[in-house]
Amino acid sequence: MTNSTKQRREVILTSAYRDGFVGVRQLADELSVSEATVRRDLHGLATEGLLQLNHGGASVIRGSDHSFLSKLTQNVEAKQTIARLAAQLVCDGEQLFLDSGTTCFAMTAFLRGKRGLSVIVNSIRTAQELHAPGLNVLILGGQYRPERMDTVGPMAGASMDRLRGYLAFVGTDGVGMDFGLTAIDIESAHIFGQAVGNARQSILLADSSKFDNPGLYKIADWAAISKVITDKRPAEAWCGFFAEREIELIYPQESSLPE
Amino acid sequence: MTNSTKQRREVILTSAYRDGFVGVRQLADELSVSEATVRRDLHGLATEGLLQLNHGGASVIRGSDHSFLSKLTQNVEAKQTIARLAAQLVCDGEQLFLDSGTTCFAMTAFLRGKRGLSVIVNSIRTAQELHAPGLNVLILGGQYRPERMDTVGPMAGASMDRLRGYLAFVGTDGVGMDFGLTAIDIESAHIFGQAVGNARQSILLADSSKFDNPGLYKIADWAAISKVITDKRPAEAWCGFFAEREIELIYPQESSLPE
DNA sequence: TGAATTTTGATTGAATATGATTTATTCTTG
DNA sequence: CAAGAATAAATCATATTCAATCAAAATTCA
Repeated sequence: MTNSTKQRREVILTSAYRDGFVGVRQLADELSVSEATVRRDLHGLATEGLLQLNHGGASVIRGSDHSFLSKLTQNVEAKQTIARLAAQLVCDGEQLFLDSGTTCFAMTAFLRGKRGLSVIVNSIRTAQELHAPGLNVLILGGQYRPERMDTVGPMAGASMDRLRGYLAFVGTDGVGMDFGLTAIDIESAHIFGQAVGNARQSILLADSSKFDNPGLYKIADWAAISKVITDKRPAEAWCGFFAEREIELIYPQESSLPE
Repeated sequence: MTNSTKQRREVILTSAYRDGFVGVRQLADELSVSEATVRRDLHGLATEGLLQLNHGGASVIRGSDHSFLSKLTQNVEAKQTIARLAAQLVCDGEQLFLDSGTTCFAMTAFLRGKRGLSVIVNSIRTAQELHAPGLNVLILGGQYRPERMDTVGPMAGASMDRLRGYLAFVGTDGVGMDFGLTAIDIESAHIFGQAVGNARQSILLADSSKFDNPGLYKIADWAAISKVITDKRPAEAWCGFFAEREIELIYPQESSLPE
């Protein structure tokens, strides 16, 4: 009946999305294959990000996304440091844009205390985290990407185009002196580029590992950036580069104690 | 039946959100596992921040998105019935709009199996639940309302105005013969009214308790509605009313066995 | 056809989940 | 407040489930 791997996995996915959960035992029975094979299938589907493995089977990925949470725990200190510095630039009553990356996500904790903010986001996660009294959250519409919990595409772009005069905070997957700031996926690059283009002022958040490691897709040119926040003083070449372009470079003072 | 940890915990969460509190003894009994296992489950859910432990059981955490979840467990059977009938009207490859109510939310389970759907939503919850292969979800941007987990306002309206030719499914807080369909809050009424106005065809989902109990804000006139789905045959007056207006009335056949 | 590659199923030791038992804690009631 | 009851945590033995390995079977490709 279902003799090829592909067909079998198709059946598994269908079951999984219908019921929310599939068991190894039942699948092995239904498909007339060994449990070992089912496990291999589930493992394969899990590494493709289509299912989440559990004891006894696998389930569809819902809300609390694991890839996001795992990224969230990389470079935690650097992100926290940057996020705190970034939040200090925000006054009460301001309008902001936050991108869907984890560095901007880290800012949410520091922003909840502010008054009368309007925050534009394309990340569902960030939106939910920003829930606080006196805080107005605007989600950009568009194509929903469950694995990233954000919205992208032309509809997001059209929404973005109706907004101006905000302060944009964008992270990046890497920056190069010649190529500007970049992202790994083209959808994000496009929407963030637009966000930067329409902003009153754009601030780049980049931890030290991002320098000289450009990604594939360009977000924006350096000309669009007015400030860069990072976790420690970058190499001299970069300091000079920023000075030349009158980009303000912000990093923690040596004297400030790590809390 | 529920043999895996994951499934069991899901059942526990559902119970918890329905009743506000779950007891160790009852759960052990219902799930046919030892109390030790139930305790481990509750402990696990508590460390994930999903429940709060008490003596004798656990309760839902205060201040979470409780309003949505508690509504979700009202009239469950009626909603399931309606949702199933509604999903049967949807063919593969169709474009839909689903409102942010719980009845439309109930449709998600029946829609995940379909192929090539594009679904427009203004509910984050519904969007997340619609995650399935070959399913394209479009979120309307706009003001984010954390307690309802949806987006409303002019930006949502503007996004809505760029979309046509879809099949709209809308719930309601109540309907009256003279006043049409209504909602309790004005924001929802506005966006759903727009959704109905731009739709190729609009289908009203209303359980029997909604008839003759209009809310404050009008969503749309009866003229905009082409089908009404409910859980049982309404009063004769309503049947006549719909017949007169050539609105197709759909409810479960008496002969169909409850599964 | 025959060799190379992939897929599968069985086996094994390791990891995890479960239930019974015991010990500690918290709640109730007088 | 103290005694008793009820509930929770800790411990351990048992049962499942998992990942790794390897040989057999199926598939592919020349």
